[in-house]
Amino acid sequence: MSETKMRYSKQREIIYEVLKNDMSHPSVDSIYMNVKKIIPDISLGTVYRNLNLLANQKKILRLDIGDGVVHFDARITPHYHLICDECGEIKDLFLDESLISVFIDKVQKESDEHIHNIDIVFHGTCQNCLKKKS
Amino acid sequence: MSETKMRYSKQREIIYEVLKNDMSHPSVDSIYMNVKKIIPDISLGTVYRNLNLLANQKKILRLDIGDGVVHFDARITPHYHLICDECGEIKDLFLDESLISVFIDKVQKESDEHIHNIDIVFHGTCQNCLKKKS
DNA sequence: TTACGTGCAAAATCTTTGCCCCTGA
DNA sequence: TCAGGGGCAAAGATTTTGCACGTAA
Repeated sequence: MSETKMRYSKQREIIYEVLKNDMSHPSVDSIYMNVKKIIPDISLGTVYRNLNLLANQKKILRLDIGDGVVHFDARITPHYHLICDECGEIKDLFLDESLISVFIDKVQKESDEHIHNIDIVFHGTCQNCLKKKS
Repeated sequence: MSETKMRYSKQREIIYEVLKNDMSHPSVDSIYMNVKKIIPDISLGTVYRNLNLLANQKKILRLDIGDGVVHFDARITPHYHLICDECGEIKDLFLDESLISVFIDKVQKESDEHIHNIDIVFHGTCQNCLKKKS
């Protein structure tokens, strides 16, 4: 994680652009396949390297939803995620931040540890799947 | 995940016992090493198979804290986890369930999806590390 | 007896990395 | 020029699985 100066690279730019235009919280492999459409001979290692780089710079988010694969998200404004247990999609949940901070404060009162941060993954049924069922 | 009848096995019993006596939310490898002290020739595959079996039966919990390794927990009463960012330990957080359900209800009101469940991982500093710092 | 369980090792995934060539500044 | 970046493939790390043998019921 040393602070080396970063130079421009076409690959990194395209990877970032592809991710910004992808609302599906894609896995590395999915990003790789989409970038390949633009730079056919890009390598998977380059995709991993740049995604990790961008994530370490906080330009993108690394998501761990517990499916054994890392997902990435170019939206860095505070938000949360809901996994639809029917279709598997990852939906964004933009919650009022006060809702979260009030919750953390309450938890803090019940805990001897010092809470800095919280990772939340909601599970449920998305709108689409709710419609299908009715 | 077919419903086959499960027969007794010494290995499964020991694995479960070892996990019940381990409060550290161990990884599979750590469980494997501890079980090996009792059954020296047990195989890693057997440990994986039985932990997955027990988790599917809800006798133990599978924890995904985002470190690339699965952890297991034999405590199945509702509780949450805090990762100490200083020492890396996983601490239990026994929270009043109403605290959680009130939070989920509030989130539900802001969401179009139907929320069934919530996975929370808190990050912070544990008591031990707080003491060391002061 | 007869499925289920195990040990072993190979395979399957997913991710990182070394090396040598390429390229931005 | 020259250090960072990329392609390629090998290596790592973690988890699953096929198979032949062992064992509970």
